[in-house]
Amino acid sequence: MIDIKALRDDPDVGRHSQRARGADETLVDRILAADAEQRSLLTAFETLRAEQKAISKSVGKASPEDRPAVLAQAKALADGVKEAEAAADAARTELDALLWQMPNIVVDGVPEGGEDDYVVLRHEGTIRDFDAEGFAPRDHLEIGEGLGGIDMARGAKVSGSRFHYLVGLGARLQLALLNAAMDRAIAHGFLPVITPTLVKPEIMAGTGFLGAHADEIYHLPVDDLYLVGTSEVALAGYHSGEIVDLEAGPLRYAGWSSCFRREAGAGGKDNRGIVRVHQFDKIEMFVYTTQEEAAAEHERLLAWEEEMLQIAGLPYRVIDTAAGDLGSSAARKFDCEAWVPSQGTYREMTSTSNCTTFQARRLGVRQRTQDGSTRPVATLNGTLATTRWIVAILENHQREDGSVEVPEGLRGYLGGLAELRA
RNA sequence: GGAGAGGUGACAGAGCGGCCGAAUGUGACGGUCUUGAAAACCGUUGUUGUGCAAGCAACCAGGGGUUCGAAUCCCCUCCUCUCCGCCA
Repeated sequence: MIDIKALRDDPDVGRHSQRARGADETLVDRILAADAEQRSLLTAFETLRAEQKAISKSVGKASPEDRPAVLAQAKALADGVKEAEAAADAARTELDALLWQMPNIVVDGVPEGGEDDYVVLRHEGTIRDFDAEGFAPRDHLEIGEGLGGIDMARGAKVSGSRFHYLVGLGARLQLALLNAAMDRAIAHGFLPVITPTLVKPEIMAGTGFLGAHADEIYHLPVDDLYLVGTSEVALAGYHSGEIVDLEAGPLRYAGWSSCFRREAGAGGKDNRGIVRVHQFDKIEMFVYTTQEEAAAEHERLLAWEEEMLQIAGLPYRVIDTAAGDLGSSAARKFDCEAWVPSQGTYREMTSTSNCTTFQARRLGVRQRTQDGSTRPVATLNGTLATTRWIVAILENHQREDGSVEVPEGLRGYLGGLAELRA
């Protein structure tokens, strides 16, 4: 939810943001019109209501002979009050509907445009030259199957396409990766949390996932619950409706959960292997901080993501995502993309978003300020490790004979194992 | 799943259909006292919307209803606790 007061004061900021996203600019003006309508109807109702309350109060004090007259007067007002209230409620509902459609205001400096208009901030690490080494890199599935670590066929048999089993070394590699990520998070002051993976509609809506990409989300109609696509959802909901204390610094949580995505729009993309699956596991950083600190915290989250990529020994690049490719709740987003040799391209491994006050407004997360008043906090999230990393790790560290060298930073999490070999 | 009890402000805990946004206690904050602290005493202490402001309005789990008027009466839903059953 954007700040309606700020929009009233300076609608152009909203219009600019919409334009940068390639979204509908007229939404801003429709919101302002609905806002003006709502406030005028609310004032009308409140005035009538105050009058009614005054008269109602006098009923009890009226003398027996006056009472019938006062009662009649009060009765006459009741219908009008109800009508005015209904009108004000309807206007509020309409305004809310429009407000909930409005995505977050993008931060100044975010590149304009769509998916392909990202800006590459830098490259890190060295890409292996397989030609020079004298062999063609296998793709992650071939390596994984060779190790007995990934089983797509049985995943499909049991659950359908885009489901997989991680077995033996595959399972151990994922656990190693996630444990390493959690340990780093703890070292940086995050509180580890294992979250629910089913959440209520208002929580899912509050995080901004039920907008344009609602068809990505699994819904269980019998119980009206949603399967989370990331523990960000459960961690954003954790303090919903609360006034949190940020006096001692930001609240940093590291969530561990399975994540579920319908991949409805994926078409025939990434059909092979575990690059894009319906269910995977992830360690996610989630931070509640002040509006002033949000941008600096965003940089820190990015740095911690990069630390993990270095532990996994992956060459990667960092991109500043274009406005049109931001989720509805993000004001800015950095992705780290690791090199995937078999594809000859970079693929997203981490994504960190600064949601400013957008989610906090929707979920009612506020802080107490020095002067005793309250105001929305800022929320941020970022990936520390996911199942997909296995793709990059297997491919970048493969050897000609099909074995895989374990990056040094992960060996301790694999019982000291230096290589994966069938 | 069955039976019962209950959900009120940061917490504990009152609350006859109108004088209840809500007693009282604790906590927190400010002050008096004190060399300092404790104790004692005095005062302050919910959120939101709207309005230039005074103010007005809303909120007592959530949603409907009755009434001139609902924290208080009725209905539905959710959650918590106790007991029983069932199943990991």
